[in-house]
Amino acid sequence: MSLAPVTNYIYTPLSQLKSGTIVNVYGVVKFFKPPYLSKGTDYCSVVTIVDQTNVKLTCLLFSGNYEALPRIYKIGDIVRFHRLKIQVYKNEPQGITSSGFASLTFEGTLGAPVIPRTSSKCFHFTATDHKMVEALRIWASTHISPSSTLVQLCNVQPMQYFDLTCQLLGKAQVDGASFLLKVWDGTRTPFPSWRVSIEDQVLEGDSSHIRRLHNLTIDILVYDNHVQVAKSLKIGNFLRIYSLHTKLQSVTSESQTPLSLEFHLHGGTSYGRGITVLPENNSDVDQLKKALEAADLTAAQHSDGLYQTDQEESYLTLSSSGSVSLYEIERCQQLSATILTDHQYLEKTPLCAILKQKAPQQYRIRAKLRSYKPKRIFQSVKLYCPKCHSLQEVPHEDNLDAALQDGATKTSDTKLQNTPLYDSQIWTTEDQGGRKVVIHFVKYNGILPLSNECLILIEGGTLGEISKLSSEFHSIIPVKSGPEDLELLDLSVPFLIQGRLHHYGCKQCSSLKSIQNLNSLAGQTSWIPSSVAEVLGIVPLQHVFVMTFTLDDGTGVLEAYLMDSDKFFQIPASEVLLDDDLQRSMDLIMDMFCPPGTKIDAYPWMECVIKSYTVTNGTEQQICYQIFDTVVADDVI
DNA sequence: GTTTAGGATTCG
Repeated sequence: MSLAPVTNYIYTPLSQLKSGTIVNVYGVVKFFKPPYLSKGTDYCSVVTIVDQTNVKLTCLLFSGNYEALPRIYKIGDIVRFHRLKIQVYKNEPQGITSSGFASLTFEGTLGAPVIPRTSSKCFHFTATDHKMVEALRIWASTHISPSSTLVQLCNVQPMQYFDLTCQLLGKAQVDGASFLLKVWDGTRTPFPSWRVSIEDQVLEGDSSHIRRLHNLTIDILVYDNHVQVAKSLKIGNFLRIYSLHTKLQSVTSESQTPLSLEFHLHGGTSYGRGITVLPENNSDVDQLKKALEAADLTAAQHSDGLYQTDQEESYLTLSSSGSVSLYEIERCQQLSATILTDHQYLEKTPLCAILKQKAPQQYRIRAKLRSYKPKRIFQSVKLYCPKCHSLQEVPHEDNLDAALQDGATKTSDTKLQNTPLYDSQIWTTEDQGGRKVVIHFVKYNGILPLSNECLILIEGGTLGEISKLSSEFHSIIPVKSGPEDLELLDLSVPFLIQGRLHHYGCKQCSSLKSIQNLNSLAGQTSWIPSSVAEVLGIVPLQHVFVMTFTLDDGTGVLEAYLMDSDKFFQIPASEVLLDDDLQRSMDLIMDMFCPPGTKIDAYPWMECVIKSYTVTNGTEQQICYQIFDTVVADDVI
């Protein structure tokens, strides 16, 4: 440091970069590819940084010297780049190494010591730099979400990409395009690792140690460009493997076959895929070493015969009945995008086991939503009769208007007007051939209530007129004059309108009673749809979402249907068609389950309770599944 | 003094 020239370095905020300039910048690492050998002559590392201006900059860093590239180990690390050239790519500023490029890297954790990682023999570092790092740490703590991809082996799930911090125990050439790494992190996977078959002689490493650690080790196959890196690794190295992919090994349907987990480091550098050796003084390595020591001790006890062996290990195995013990997964539970409102006592069952069983049964499952139908929310809203279980479409506005017009052709009977129950008023339209609309205002104890508490019965109104009135009056019931009394219209129109809500009744299950029965409710403070329905002999229909979910947990795929009025999405099906905001919320929830433009591995898990039942279709019997007692978790809405 | 790559998962 003594040789450093007394220069005052200026750091340019990322929002003020100009093309063609060479600048010094500070930033928090938002994305990075660990250095890898490019197709040219240099090593390459792609790093995206962000600073307090909330502007991102993607930098292409090249160097013939691996060590000269920044030593970034995880998202959230803080970097300082000197002599970064700014150019424009795809209309966006882009950083690229220029002559004399140099970097420092710091841990991003608040409170961690501010120690620069660098290969530079001599660098300028002052109290101002110290403050820059601390300010970025504070800013990042509230603006950058901590890396969620660092996962311990006990927490891995099938179909996942994650970053693993581990120690190398063994390595072996498999073939030209793939290479085997045997690693451990001191914790045990919920499913046993697959075992890649190799010739004994080609394994480099302490095979007796590996044998003793047994199911604490996993087999990783690395491919293509990663093979060269893997070959160069030393046994005992502490590694971080980025974007490691898990896959559940295909089940051969044989009972007692343990489901095992495959680990692949696919070829390429997408998403920062790669391997780096972590230095011994890395804080994550400290933690790892402690976990390894503790686990090594326990493993030694196992090998003494104090504990025994494969059969007693609590891995997921399919028993002869097809049911499954999953408490290891339970223990390693990750957060789910849905939660159960009941049945938490149920053990989880993999879909492959459910698909082999008879109905009816109930299961707790954990799966991802591969796809769903219908795609448009409005297509999923139906009317459901809880009594006869029939489903019907929600009448379209045009049909509704026509049905109301039909009801309006009868002339109002004057002797049914102005009764003890209601006061009546006749409106005559001027420009529609003297069409008459009669409104009956229902009284309370002989007195007319305020309009916003008032129920009106309407004869001969159009949908437009009713909609207007519904914003003024508490409730509206469309009626017609009958031989002795006012009567409800046909149940193809709503029996009650409150604001924008239309309440329908079941044609099959209702047996209409006299309008006069409203008298028994006239003392109540408000007109409750279920009470109105009851006194009028109507079985009310529920607005429900009806959807088919294709669920996938990596062991199997199952179609389950969801019928829900307002619990699952916590959005009322009766209002969603009337409210753009609610429709947007629905779309957001579905996009959360199935994020557009991503693959199923990135989808969130859902925990659900489903029941199976048998449907007979002619001579065919089919088992169907329905989701129940499950809701979208509050924190994801 | 040029090129590399230019974030955006999978053959295995």
